[in-house]
Amino acid sequence: MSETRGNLGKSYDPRPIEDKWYAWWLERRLFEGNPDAEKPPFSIVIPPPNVTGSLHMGHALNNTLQDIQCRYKRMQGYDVLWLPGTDHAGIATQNVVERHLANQGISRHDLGREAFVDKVWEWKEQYGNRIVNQLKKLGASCDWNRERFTMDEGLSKAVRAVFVRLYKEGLIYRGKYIINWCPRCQTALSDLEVEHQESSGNLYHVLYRFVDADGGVTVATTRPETILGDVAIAIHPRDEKNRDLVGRSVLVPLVGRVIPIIEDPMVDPEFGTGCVKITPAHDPNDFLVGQRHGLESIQVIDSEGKMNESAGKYCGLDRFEARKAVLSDLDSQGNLLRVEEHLHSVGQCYRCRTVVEPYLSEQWFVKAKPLAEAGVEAVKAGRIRFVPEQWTGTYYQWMEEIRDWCISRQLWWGHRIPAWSCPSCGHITVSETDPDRCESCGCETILQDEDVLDTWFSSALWPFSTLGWPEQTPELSRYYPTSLLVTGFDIIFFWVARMIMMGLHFMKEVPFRDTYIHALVRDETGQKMSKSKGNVIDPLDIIDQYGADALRLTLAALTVQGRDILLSTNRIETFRFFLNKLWNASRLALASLEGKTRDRRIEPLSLRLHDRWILTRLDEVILETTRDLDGYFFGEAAKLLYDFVWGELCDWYLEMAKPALRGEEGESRKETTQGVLCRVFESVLKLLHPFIPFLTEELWHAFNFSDRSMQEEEWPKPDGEEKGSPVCLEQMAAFQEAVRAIRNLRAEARLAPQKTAPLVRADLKEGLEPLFRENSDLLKLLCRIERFEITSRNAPSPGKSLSAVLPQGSFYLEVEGLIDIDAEIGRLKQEMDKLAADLERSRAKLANVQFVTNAPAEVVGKERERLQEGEARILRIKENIQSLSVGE
RNA sequence: GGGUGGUUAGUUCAGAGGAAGAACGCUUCCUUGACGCGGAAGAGGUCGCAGGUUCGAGUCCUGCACCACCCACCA
Repeated sequence: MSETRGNLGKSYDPRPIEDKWYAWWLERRLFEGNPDAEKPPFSIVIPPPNVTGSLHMGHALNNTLQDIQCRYKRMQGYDVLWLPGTDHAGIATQNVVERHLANQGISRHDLGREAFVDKVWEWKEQYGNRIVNQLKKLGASCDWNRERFTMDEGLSKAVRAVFVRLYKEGLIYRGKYIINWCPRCQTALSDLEVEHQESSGNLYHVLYRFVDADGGVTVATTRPETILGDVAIAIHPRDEKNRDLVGRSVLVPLVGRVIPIIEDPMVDPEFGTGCVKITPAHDPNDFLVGQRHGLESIQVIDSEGKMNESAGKYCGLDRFEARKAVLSDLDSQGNLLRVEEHLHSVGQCYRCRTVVEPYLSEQWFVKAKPLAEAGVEAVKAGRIRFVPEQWTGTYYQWMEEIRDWCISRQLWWGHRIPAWSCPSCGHITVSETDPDRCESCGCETILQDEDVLDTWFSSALWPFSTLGWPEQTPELSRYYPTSLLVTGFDIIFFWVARMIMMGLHFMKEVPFRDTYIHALVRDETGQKMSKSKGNVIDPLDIIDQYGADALRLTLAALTVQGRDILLSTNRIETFRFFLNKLWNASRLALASLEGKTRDRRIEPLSLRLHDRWILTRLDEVILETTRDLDGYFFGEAAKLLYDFVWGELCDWYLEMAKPALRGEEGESRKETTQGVLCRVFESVLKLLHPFIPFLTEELWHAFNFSDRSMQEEEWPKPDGEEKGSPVCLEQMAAFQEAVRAIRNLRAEARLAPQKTAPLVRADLKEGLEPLFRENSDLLKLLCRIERFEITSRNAPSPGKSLSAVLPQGSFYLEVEGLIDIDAEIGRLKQEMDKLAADLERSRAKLANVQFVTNAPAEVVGKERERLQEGEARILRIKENIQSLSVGE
């Protein structure tokens, strides 16, 4: 891998290097967990992407953050296992394959169950690896040898074991209830899989005539087609105005069925007319009312969303067609009294957006309450921590109001429910292995339940099923509980909460310690990215165009806890430019190191201010980056490194080191500077490696710091040497301020940047002389001036110099030719006025007894110093103005 | 109805008790031998509104407004 050594192109091009290094990392088996290692374990299970999936920005962010943590921990000496895999994604995958087949004019029913499932497997073998390869492009350091799939043999065994145990414990049951039904997908959905959307509809006021008298009651409904299934009218027990209706009977319009008027507390007497029609078969509330009152359930809509035989003349009509027909019939019979506009939320299938139908059917459920209680306990006890913390509340809220989880799906693709019913005695046999007879009566013609389990059922077991459970494997005991889960807030309920419940129940231990909930990636205007809006930024396009590192660094840098990410190519470019900056800084360093990059010694005696400064800053940056990564402050860490490299290392240190590196300061200075350069670059590359692994690895080998991968290197530590900090930080700041002020004067004098100014004289504050004397060569270099003189009480030469009055002293820039004295006086006066205003505030503050007595001595002292310094500065500016005026 | 987050420079966002910061954009200047994917210097903000706590408030407290999002069996 030495062919790149010392031979870097003029600008950074990610294309030739990324695949090369990824292959090398795999070859060196750097991503493999080792249960036998002496090192402490660190483990993450990947949120398994759907096999149908293609890498989108959410994945890119999610996996970048996981990869950063994994790479960081590896360098810190952990045995890291990042376990990858994919999810079979029941509905999604079945839909995709069905569409695939539909293009060839085949339906799944043409094929039959077995053949169809075979087709899905075929499809999975062919396309299911796409997202895995895309993760590799991103640089994900997963242990690919341990890749799992939710329908693997092992995981299927785990699913069965869990199902059977929960059934035996009474935590899984079967029953006929109203569930959410998608008429297009032809399956039940859990409550979570229904997305509610506000939409404007109508509230229809319909008259139900009394059986025995004129008149009737008016009922408001949004779904007139369900009138056909009405079995009662209900009012609230304490509804005085409708009180006397109770016990009377009315006729259901259009069908003429006689139904009673009953009382039930579910009715809100304030809403509509206070009278509610009860349709137990088509409304979850009405279903409960029906149960309480022993009412019949009349189903009028079938599984495809069409009206059935019970709907009489409307039979065969689609539910929305039927609504129109019913309305027009009601209207012509004089039963439609009023139509009101009404805003309400309509449930849609999260996969296909079809309006969900409340549907009465036999399904399997998990009794959630007892599991949820343990889940709440674990978080309250601090055994699991949400980061950012705010999500804890969201989690509690849902867990405390949790309802039973409908886990059966009328699909073919998924884990088939391990329950067999007996046609002779009706008993249900639930078993981990396929039984050959009814466990109750011994009948041998038992039939397996047709349904499969909700995809999320197997995902809920992911942290332990992937590690080998129910077998007691070394992996399971070493890596469970996992260290960290990184995921999006949108699946806290779907996945995180359920993993916690299942983990606690089956492992008696939480599935992970820290749960980092990351942001949603939106477009630059804050819109959610979606194909239909056409605002999607495809991570693969970005990787092609800018490289994986640029994408990773951008996502990490924009990751601030508690806020969404607004992504644009513009932002990616910014970070891409940074990579180029790092690349070029490395080229400079490399050219200056003369190939000697290992075992560099730094001679403390020949360190200059800027050397001590950059080494001190480096130590600070090392500590802060470590702290940030430990606390999952990705954005802070990335920005810190960005600023350090660009704003301190490149803009100041490298410029100041150039003369020494060229040998202009003698041999020992050259060697020492080279040593400093090595230390700084070595550390910076390490600190950046988790964020931008490809580029740093390339540079690492170009520098020839070692033959190993950066993943095998140690995370940097402060070197602990006394470098004169924090004095050197203060001195450097004073020096930088002077340089900026002089450069500012140059700009003021309209001196072209490349032009050398003849002379700067400085009248320095006491004690600062040595600093400026020792660094005058660098000051001259950075300010492009010919001579730098330190003199005392040095008034400006009238008409020939511009002055900058700083706390550390006055600096006079002499210019060729005369300056515009009026303009210069004006500028100085303006500066003085601003200073005077500030001083006024300081004086007022210090005159305030409350402030002086109550504020910490340190703050008061600082204020006094500020005032003193300011007063001195004003005096000097005044002198300058005066001498300019005299000269006039 | 319940809950969460946000409101700081033109834009996107940091900052969480001691004199307002960054990036992008904007203005002026510069092909200096790492980098024009660069360098230097600038302009730009009563930190959503109203109260309060404090010697001192983007920063803490209480209201309010507006913008997002989540949850809920809103006929």
